Amino acid sequence: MGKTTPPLLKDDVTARLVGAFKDLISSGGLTPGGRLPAERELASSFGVSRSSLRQALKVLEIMGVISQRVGDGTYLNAAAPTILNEPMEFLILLDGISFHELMEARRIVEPELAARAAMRATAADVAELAAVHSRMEAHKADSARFVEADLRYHQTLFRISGNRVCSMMFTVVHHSVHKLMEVTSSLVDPEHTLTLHRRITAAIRKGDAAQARQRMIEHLDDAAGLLARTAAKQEEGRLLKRVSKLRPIGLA
Amino acid sequence: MGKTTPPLLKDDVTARLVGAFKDLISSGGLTPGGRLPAERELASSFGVSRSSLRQALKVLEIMGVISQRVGDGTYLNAAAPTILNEPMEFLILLDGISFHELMEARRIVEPELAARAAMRATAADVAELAAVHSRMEAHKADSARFVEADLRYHQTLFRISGNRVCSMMFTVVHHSVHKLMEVTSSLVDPEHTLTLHRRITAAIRKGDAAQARQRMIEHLDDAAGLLARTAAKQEEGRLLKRVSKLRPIGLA
DNA sequence: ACTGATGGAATGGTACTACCAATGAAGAGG
DNA sequence: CCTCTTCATTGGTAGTACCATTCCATCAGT
Repeated sequence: MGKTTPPLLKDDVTARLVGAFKDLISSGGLTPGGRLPAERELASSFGVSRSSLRQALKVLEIMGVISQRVGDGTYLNAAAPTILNEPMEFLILLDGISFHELMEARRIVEPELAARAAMRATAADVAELAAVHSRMEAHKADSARFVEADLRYHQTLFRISGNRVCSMMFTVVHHSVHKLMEVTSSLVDPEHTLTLHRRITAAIRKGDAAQARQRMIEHLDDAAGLLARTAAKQEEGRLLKRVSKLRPIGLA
Repeated sequence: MGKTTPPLLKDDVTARLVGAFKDLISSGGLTPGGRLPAERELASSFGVSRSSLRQALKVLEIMGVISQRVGDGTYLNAAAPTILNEPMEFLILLDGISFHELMEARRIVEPELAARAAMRATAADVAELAAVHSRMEAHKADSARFVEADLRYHQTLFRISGNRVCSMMFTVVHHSVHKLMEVTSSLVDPEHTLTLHRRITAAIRKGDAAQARQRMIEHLDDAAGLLARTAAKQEEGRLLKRVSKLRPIGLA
């Protein structure tokens, strides 16, 4: 049928409130870091109940747009590097995204980002990458800290590449990858990883985009291969395992 | 100070509930398309008030994870292609992402996706791309429908590329780009756009990855150039303008 | 036996109230 | 000037009430 759902004006109050906040941010009525009026006051300003307003605020808080502190107030966050984390986790769950597919996405994008980084990197940028190398070197024995430093290396490279959209998107991918890795993280070879990173950094220092791209490909293929081998023996099924602190329920 | 915020176990009830639903989906307790218990029932199962539960459900609903219908019930969505839309809009607003930066991200990733599509495309895939060409051809005069068909072309290409992570991420980028474009969309040359699309499709049909990559680059550079020229005369400032249906407020 | 109307039960949507715990700022005391 | 106390403010949670919508079983009419 030609049932082209109308402009869909029938959003509930919560959805309209979220849109209203979007407008306020867009128009400059709300400045990052700025403080929002109290909930009771906001509710009456919007002409809605505090219940409805709180639903909207909760959405924004969990997304990472705002921060609420009891006894203090509600503040608009400056930047929101974690804003895509929660949605990404649900995306992975609902669409059954596999570890392999996440690594494949990295394989598609990160080589190009490495190439761009090679073209744009300043001396200070290279120094920053070297500093991360040192940190990885220092935490070679501590698996958790090493993985954290590894993540930092890629994030730094993202920043140098100059595109915040790709940077943030793939920071989220890394975040998800590492959540899935938790178990297997102890199996990576720090020395080997560090060597590959240093090769990438060397290419960037030289400003050799093609070489940086190629070496990133090698690094990712290497990492994907290792993780695939170790993960193969574990069931591929349930991802993002978590422990709930709430009373478990059955859901008849 | 060494004030390394503890594991941060102090999530409020809403955040824990969101996590609990994540667990339920992860463990298979909730199946996509499945129906959730009534709010009043769920609240008592979790041992929380309906107010708190509703906050969590609203978060999931606005993210696109679930759908709530009055008089009916709450259902878990099968896939969530729009799950990243809202967060992305806030990301653009809070970090001041420019139109240029969004197009640059496309320029980084889409050529590689086109190359992958060329390597993987089946006869049916090519036929689907051709069908989109026809639709674009048919709506050459209708700017809105043409842009919609254009979006469909790229989405189809994403699907063919075989990586859902990149596919969904850049579907969101397209979504944001088109929201910012609304004004300038009437300035694109349908005939020219169609020609460039056909060139890409031809390369994919031949299975020539390098050529597909190159022609996507040409297409995006062309589009970015056009849009940059037309957008230059408009102020770069306020993005994602919207009209609120709520009583406007001032925020002292 | 089939169809259509109707009424009730269940469900999500909104509003309102009450109370708690945490916070921060103003004031009292040293 | 510093420290402790006090208290108003703020977000967090619970609970209740009522509404509009939807679904479904029942019933009447054909």
